[in-house]
Amino acid sequence: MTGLTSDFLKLLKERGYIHQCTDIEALDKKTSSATISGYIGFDATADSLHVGNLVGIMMLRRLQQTGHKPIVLMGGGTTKVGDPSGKDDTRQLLSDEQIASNISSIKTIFGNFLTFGDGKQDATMVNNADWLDSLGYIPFLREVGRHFTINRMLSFDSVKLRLEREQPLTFLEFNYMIMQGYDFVELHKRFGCTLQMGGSDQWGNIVNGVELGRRMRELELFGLTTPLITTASGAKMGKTAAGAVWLKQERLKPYDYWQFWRNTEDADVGRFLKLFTDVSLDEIAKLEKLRDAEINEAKKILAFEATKLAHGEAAAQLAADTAKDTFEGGSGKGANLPVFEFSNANPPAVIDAVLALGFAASRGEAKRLIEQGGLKLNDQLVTSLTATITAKDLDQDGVARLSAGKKRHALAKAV
RNA sequence: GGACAGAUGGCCGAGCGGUUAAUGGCAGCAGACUGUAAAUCUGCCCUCUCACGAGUACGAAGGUUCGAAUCCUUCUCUGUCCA
Repeated sequence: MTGLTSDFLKLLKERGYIHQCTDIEALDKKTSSATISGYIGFDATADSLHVGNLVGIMMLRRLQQTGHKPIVLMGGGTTKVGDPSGKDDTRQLLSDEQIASNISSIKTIFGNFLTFGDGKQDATMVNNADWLDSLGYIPFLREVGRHFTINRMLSFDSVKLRLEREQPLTFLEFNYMIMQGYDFVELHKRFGCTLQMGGSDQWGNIVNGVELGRRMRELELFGLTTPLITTASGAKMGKTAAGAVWLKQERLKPYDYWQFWRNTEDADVGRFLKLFTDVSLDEIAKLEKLRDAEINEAKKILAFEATKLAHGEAAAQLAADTAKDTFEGGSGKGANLPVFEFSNANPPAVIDAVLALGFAASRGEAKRLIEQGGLKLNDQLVTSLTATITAKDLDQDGVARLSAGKKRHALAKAV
């Protein structure tokens, strides 16, 4: 794997994106001499993508940065089938309307990461429902199905795991890998696309597409996967207090997104800066060297740059300002914090505010929070379960600060 | 169509007539320690109640019993094997 010459692969290698490649020398040669187009497929199972998809999005960005054409493939068709990779259970099937609305919602995410247009290196977005929906079963079986042997399909991890664990694998899902393989051939036909990228769990599916291209049309296609990104302590990346780390602000506010990155483990800072920001490698090398409390500065840069990519610079700045205000001595009442509004006429119980803000899921939980000394009103420990927010808790703007634990803060505002 | 096995709280997984709101692990929350990190330690972790207590809950519906997640019947779903 040494001696890469293409800008694209050199960049990927330096920044830690490469896990496996079907033929890296040949791909290197190709990407050094010509402009290629490469794609990644995205499921439409939710109305937003999350941090787990971010490596893929960034790879497309890198592709474009080094002069090639990225294609975003929305899995409108394949989502109807359901990818069995890495799952124990059959996914619940989504309705067509649901899928369509998910896709239109997901689309907006990419605008921040890629430049779309009609130019040679502009990004394109396509939906595989465009060709999968209208496939004829028999012709498809004859043209595509003949190139897959059951023997080989059974050997793929996604299938093997299910069988070994004695979990059901439906015929529908079994077809997923064929669909995905076919996507690659179709994208080659439409756009001359020669590269499919994805997470390491997609290796089997990707190889299938490469093979299918060779068998059907004698195409030279390439597959490239990224390693599964985990935190230094081994956990899967992308879980936070509130659940998955979504890329759409309707699902996760920019401030919380910023916080997610701010709370990165020390040992991950350098790796994440390389993967998820455009900060130069020289700069990253310096930041990585910081130790103890100083590495917090590197985390702030990571948080800012990552948030800037997902939500824009203004939102990133606002998040950074709010964090500074909240954690580094300031009014503690940054504009980006969640707000609980109440009428001045009847002061609310603190517990109700806690519930409304989502700091606790039930009254019992809210009480436990108080009992365990985890709730503060204007930095004063709340000791009574029946405490209310009164006029004297409010500042001149009619605002009080409510904190659950050390990290979750919100404002209560009289209106 | 037949035989067998299984379905338990967010997940994994014990329990197999009362002492079971249900051992344990993971995840989560809070506290301590810190640097808004990791690791570690402590507490919490179905809902309502200040509390006593009450209400739900062990795939679904019935039944046996003073009493069932635990026994019986039917059904649903899943797996394995046989046709």
